[in-house]
Amino acid sequence: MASYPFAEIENKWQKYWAEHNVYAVKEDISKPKYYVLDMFPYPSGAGLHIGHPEGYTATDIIARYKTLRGFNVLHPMGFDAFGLPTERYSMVTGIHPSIATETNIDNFKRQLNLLGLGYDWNRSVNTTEPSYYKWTQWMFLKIYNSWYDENLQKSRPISDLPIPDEITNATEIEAYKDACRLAYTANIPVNWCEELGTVLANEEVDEWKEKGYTVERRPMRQWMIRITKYADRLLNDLELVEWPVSTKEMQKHWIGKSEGAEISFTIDDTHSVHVFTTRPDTVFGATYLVLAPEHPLVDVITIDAQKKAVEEYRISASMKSDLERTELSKEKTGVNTGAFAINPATEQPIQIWIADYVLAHYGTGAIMAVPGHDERDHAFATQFSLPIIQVVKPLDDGSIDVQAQAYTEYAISMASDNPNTVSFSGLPTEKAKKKCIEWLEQSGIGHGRIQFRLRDWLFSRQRYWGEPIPIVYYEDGTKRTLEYDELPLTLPEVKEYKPAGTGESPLATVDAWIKWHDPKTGKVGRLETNTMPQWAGSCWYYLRYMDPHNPDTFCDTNKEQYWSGKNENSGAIDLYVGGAEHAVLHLLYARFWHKVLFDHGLVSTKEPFAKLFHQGLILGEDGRKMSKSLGNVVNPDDIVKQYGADSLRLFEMFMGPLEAAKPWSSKGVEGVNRFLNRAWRLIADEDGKLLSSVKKGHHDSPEIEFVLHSTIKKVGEDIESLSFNTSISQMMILVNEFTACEIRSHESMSAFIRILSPFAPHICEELWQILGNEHSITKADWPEYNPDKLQQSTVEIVLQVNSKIRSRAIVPSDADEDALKDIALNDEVIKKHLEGLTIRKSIIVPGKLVNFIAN
RNA sequence: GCAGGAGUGGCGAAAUGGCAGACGCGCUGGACUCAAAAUCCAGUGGACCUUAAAUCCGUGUGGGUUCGAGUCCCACCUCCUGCACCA
Repeated sequence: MASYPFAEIENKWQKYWAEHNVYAVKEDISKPKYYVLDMFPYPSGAGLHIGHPEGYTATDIIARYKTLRGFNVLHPMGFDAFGLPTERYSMVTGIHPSIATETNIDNFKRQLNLLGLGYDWNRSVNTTEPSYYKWTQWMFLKIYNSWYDENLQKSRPISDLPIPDEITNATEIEAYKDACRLAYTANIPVNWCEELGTVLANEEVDEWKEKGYTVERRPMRQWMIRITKYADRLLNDLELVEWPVSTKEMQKHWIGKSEGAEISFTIDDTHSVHVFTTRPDTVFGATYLVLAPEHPLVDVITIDAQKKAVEEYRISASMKSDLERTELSKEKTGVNTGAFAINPATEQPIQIWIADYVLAHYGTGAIMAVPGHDERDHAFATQFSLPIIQVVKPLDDGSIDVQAQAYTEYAISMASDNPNTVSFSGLPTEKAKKKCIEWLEQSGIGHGRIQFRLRDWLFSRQRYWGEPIPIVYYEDGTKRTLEYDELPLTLPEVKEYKPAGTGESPLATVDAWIKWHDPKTGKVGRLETNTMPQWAGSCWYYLRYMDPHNPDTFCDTNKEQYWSGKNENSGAIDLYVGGAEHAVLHLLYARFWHKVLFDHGLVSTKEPFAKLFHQGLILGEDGRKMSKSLGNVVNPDDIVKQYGADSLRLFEMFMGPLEAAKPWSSKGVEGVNRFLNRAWRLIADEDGKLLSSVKKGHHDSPEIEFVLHSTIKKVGEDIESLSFNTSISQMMILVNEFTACEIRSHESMSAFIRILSPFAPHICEELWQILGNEHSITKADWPEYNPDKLQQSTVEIVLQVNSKIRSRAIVPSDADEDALKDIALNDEVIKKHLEGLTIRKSIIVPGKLVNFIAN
């Protein structure tokens, strides 16, 4: 028996959908909205891999299901097309990145259409289109022209910034504003490779180091975004969204809120070191200080005899990447500066060291070392024979040896008394902390402080293929942002896509860019040569889908409100599906961006993504990650050719839970293909005509009706919970049952095809037509199940003696406890097992079991 | 090390505290066929047993709660994912 003609059918319906614009989306306030979104793909030259259809099919099923249920569904697709791989391709081939991007996008679209995904391509976006990045630039300027009002806890226009009275001259006012802007420039260490004459992205560093190049950390002027101002809101608003616990945890950890104190340690009359600690209660145990090698005080305080050693250490530290710094420092390294500071609690002098286990960018870049109660400090103190003293003892007064091992528990302070300063021996850690902070604040030595692990966002890239930053610098030292009517600032043509060799982007080699004739001022200026990172365009694309062609605004307010659902304390997008690899950065940046827009009244919700789901990885047939070198890569095009898109879609959904990592199975695809063939044969004959055994008005047996209605119920519920694998199992049961029927009712087949259609849209369109329907199945209604049909007259229960199953009985489903007990007591097998025993207790669960406890 | 998640047949997996293994793959047998493929039907956790019935064992390990635990609690082991000197 031949397979159903999937190739012909899929081709036919894909054409039909395109020609009839079946998936066109319009705002329709008469209907409830549902916004389901896939994470923005990067259109790589390699095309779709087998993992793409997984998430895309899942959202497509949801979108089709919600549509049948009467929702107005937005399920768009577009391309995050700026980025390094394309730029590298252009460096090698000389082909303009926009050409390469276009080719790749066309190929992606072709492949996506082959899968039967119901996108309205008219709503597609592409971050590299000037009409799109115009708004990315506009939003960047919104951020640039904002400051964070700590009192109101929100961003406000820079024009509202109160300027302190003492600042009067124009240059100083400008400098003050610049210091408050949410986007600012700073000298930040980047990965600089002298031989390549370029800055490398973190992910490139290892690759080039392997090839023998040296990469060092060198400070360079970079654009930064003050995402740290939003740390608290990014943390707290996680409560508003329904996300996987693991992802929320990862974001919380990334933001990393710690409460503690900043304490000043005096060196001499003019210098002091500020440290951040989460354990101010252990200040009496601080026996030395450690500065990060990059700490600015190092130059000032190092004594002459140590200068050489300190300088050598600093150079070697700068040559290490962050990774090496942590890897190599299983054994702690460091150098004594020879300087001393006074411990403000004990009033005793303590040594000041530098060590690369102290990070320059966290806290104050300096720590008070408490080796008795911190493992890292303990390791360092042991290494360099520094004093270790105990200032915390266990709650139970048990004995511990801090010389051997740091004691890090929260317990009871001890040996923490100085009549001249402060005393808190005997206090539990929390109280000791509080008392210490009170003392620090009263005496002006320090204060309580909340520290975040989150760092400001490094926003500039020294690359060509990214959004230009629309700011111009004049020779007289002034600068201005481009105005609305000057956007977009489009990328100029360049001869070479290679970096300039100075650490600047290729734009620095373009005369028209660095000697830009400003039509507004008549001056000549240098346009910013840095471009934005790839994250920028993906921070707001979901908003553009709501109104993709609007030339006057990034998204019309009414449309934004309709598609966002107007619930301030929720997310705009009902369901967001994508890989867990974006659990931190993309999602954090997009949330931040959204919150800035929210503060400016440009969007109506606090969060972008109400519900988030990560699809699991599809592994090779051998259970390992798919990779070219392992030769276990499965190409979706091949599967579509061999079994059809419907089989591919169905199999990816059937493999297992959507969130789980699952190995591919070529036999498994055959299995679902077989299922589709069986479904086909329930309705159509070899010539694709309606079978005469499918009869209108035929009454299926109650058993068959039970299967049909429980399937309708289960499939609906399972789609809502994204349990596609079990809904497919249930439909397989249905097909198996109907296969055994000689006559099948037309109505049942019609219901079945509609619930299968979100999963396998092509074959269902065809069968829908064979069943005599004129319009596309996408315009049909989801069938309702009839609860009456789910009532069965009898049910099988188990009969137990002492909790062991001894027998079974078919009983009326409405039998009450007494009746069930009677039935059980009269069961021959149960009688035998109860012989000679006394029933102590009977447990009767109607519809399930009867259990006699007897001895 | 820290955080999150997962361990169930030969394999992918399913099970509101109530019949473990639905559904699919694979395998075995049968029907159809000259034959094969495809299709259809039946069987398929393990032990004991010629077979069947019956019985017993069985959800990573060890405890516990419960009439009853894959499911809840405690401890541990293994694997995956992320973070990792963040003071």
